[in-house]
Amino acid sequence: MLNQQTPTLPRDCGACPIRHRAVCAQCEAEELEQLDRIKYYRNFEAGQTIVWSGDQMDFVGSVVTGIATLTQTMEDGRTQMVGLLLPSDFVGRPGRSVAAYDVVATSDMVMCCFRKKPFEQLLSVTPAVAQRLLQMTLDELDAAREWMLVLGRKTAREKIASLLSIIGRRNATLNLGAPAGKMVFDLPLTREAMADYLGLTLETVSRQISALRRDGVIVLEGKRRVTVPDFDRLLDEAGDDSDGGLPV
Amino acid sequence: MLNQQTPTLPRDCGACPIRHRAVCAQCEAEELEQLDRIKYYRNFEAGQTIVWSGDQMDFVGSVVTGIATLTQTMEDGRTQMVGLLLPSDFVGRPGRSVAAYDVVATSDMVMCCFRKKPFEQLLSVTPAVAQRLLQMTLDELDAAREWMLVLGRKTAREKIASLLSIIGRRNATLNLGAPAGKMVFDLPLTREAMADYLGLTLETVSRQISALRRDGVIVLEGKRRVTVPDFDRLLDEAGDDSDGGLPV
DNA sequence: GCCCATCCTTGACGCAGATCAAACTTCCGG
DNA sequence: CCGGAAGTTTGATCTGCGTCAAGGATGGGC
Repeated sequence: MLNQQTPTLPRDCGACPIRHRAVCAQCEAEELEQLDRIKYYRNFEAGQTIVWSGDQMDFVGSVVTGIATLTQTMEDGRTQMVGLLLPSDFVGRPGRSVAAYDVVATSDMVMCCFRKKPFEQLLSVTPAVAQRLLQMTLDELDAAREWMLVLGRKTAREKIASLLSIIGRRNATLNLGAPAGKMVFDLPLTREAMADYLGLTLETVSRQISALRRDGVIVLEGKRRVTVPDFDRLLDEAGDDSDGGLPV
Repeated sequence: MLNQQTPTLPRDCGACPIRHRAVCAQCEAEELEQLDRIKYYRNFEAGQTIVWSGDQMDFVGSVVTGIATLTQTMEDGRTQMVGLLLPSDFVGRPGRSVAAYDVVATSDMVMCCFRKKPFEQLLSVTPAVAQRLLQMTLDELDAAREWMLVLGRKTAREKIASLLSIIGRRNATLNLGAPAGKMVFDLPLTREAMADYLGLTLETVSRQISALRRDGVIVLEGKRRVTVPDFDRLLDEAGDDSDGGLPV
């Protein structure tokens, strides 16, 4: 991950890669300016913990580039990932001063942070931001509920297939259009992180990935690069309706 | 469940039992009046399905009395409960016309419904409603994430203890003050519904409840009435921090 | 080049919880 | 009062995944 670039921060919202998907998506010029006034960028390195559960948290923000995870840990060390944060996803909760989860950077990251107090102030007077935040929160709630089905009722193989199809689908919508036919992407997570997401052990994750490879559902190139020859086949393995995902 | 009462509907918001906890909690008189104009009450019987996943849904609303469940079902019949709706909880999603989950009345229920279109209209011009809805959605998201830890990482015994402690805590905050010491409540769910919530089979639920009873963690009176002699002990069995729940 | 850390894979074995099966309790309708 | 349905309990057995253990790949630092 030796990244030479001194990340040139997009000081200008107009050029921001997440301008039209983040919490600021629906803002007009003047609202954007208000946000601009309370924003600042922060970089995080892969592996770095951004916030510890229980810590004071004086900012909220958006993932600009990179990937982070939201995890809960029990006293005896068992951990469960409860969210995967991708570019444009929102971090933190207005109205709460203490973090409820650990937030960890999985890759090098750039975050666009807002000081919490002014952001909350802005929320109460700027409907565009509040409405967008509501939309995004409802989407996250749907994702969490979809994940409850995965955790509660799916087999290990179905869990892996579900994770792959979610990552694949998101990649597809980001790059091209509809997910279909062949598809290639990189796994942004280690086997252990996948296990934490899926409520499995890393050994089981490894075994099931091997099994899916043996059965031709996926093709691996190294440990991380995945090719899905037939996306419908993968959805089938995930136990999902082949029409895929939630109705909108 | 032979309920004689013809439920006298609280036409008046001022006398509504959920006035200060539902989506209307932060409304002033005039906003309340706007809501009042688009609201209507509906009754449901225990066991009745309120909405089918995939159905058109032309209303949103609040649970006034009674209990409902939100469930997802896979093609082969495996089902997972993804939400438990108690009085004041919100049903439906603004901006979506098709239901994503089955909503089933677990007891006799009264719902305060709003026609969807006018409600969405109102959302965009009434910050008090939009803000309250955001708060409630964030709370639900936290609950869903707490439940992901339960589903993904807890043992059957811990799952049962977690469910009991959640129901107990909610009962306590509804009736008295802080949950502590002795506590009595009724289980609002069948063993099967508990199994669907916990990602278990109903046999395992039954066995673990018996085990908790044998070990003195709970006392049963009939199948449904539960006494918890020592709430901290129950929290301990649930694997939760004894200070209990999310920081606020 | 070699070493070491991190990540991953694979095997052997055991157990928590699923599955299959049967019987009990409660309660409502006739 | 009896019969049957719905819900619950308990037992016997099976199995998917966890646990423990060993070894293989990869890549960065020296």
